Amino acid sequence: MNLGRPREFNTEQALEAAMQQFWRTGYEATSLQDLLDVMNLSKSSLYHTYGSKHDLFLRSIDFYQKKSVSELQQCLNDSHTSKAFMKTLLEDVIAEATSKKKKGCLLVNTVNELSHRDKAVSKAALNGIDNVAGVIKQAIKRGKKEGAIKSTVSTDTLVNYIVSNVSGLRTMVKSGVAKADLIPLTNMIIKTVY
Amino acid sequence: MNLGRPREFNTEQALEAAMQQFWRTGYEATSLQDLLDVMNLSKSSLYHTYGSKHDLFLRSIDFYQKKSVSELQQCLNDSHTSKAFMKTLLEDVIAEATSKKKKGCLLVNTVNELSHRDKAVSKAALNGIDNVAGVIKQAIKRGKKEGAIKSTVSTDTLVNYIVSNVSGLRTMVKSGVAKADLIPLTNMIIKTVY
DNA sequence: GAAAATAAGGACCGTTGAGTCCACAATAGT
DNA sequence: ACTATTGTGGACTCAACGGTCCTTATTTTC
Repeated sequence: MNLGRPREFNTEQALEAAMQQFWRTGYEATSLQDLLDVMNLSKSSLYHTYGSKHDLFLRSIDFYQKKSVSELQQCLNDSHTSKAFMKTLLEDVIAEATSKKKKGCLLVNTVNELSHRDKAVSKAALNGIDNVAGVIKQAIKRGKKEGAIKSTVSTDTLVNYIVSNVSGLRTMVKSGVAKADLIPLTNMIIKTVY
Repeated sequence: MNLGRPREFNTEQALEAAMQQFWRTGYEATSLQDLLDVMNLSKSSLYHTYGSKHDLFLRSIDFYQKKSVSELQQCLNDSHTSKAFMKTLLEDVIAEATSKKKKGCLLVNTVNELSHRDKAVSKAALNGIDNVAGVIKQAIKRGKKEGAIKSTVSTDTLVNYIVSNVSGLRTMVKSGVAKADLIPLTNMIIKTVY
């Protein structure tokens, strides 16, 4: 096998670069030229390898989702307690406040930009959010098992509470709220669950 | 004064129509043609009256902001207690879950779409969010005065908590989470403050 | 080394975007 | 009635967009 001229680029690497660009500037605002620049390949190679801008976006979402879920799962596995994991999670979210580029979460950004008019894309993003929520659910369950969560609120509601608050925090960060103002907020969120 | 040919349209009415369109489909995804259709005027009239698409967007944000703040203020004034106001606020947010068009909040949408590359726009949106937060702050202060808020958390943090949760809820709604799943969430949020 | 197969470069295409401009229409003041 | 002033309609411009396609380059198989 492996006939013909070999590729001059790494497909995974180029996909990651595309994902980063979409993450930074969204779908519509990212031009094909932007993608070619960061991926470092020619138009024909892009179309030959990935099909279209739309297809490439779908693959970028999947790439991001897989990476996020696996990192989150790793973090949960490495955490000594459910509470410690949740603290890390929230801290990571607001850490972005001090960075110059506030990209937020690609999945949430995508829902916000395209949910109303692109079914395939929103399905992919929603699927990603579900997978992320799956890890949060594990963390909540573990917290209940550890006896750290005294709240009588159902696991699913607590999961929604965390997901909602993470989204909210991300928006606050994007709005430019200072990290110093967000820290008491994360403390409060933790306290309402644990 | 009032020389020359009179306008054939109402500037406020047309502005509101433009705002509704931007609210529905965002800035980039709204074409000039879309605007002309809903505003019911010709291209030259639009440019003559409002300057450009960008200017029109800025004015739409301001229109939305003023309207939202005044409605919210009215709602607070009409509420018997701080808690009742907050309940209404959260209920209104998740009411959208049953509607077909999930528009979210124009200010939050705008921050998400353009904060990274349009300073004038993001400044206008941020200003609007600040004004909304101002009403929330009144409500929190009133809650403390009424003795309804036992939490020792600072007023500003509580305001951020509400703003963050409203943003988060809006994202959940846009993601398609069912209203039935959001109701226990709003109950929990209320309980953590009052 | 010829043929088959695949990759890359870049000219090209049709569409659509925002924005301009000019001719014409309708009003107010004199 | 005439003129100055403002509004409107629509043809037009120009740039950018995503996407196609043809030529050329590079590899493997036989």
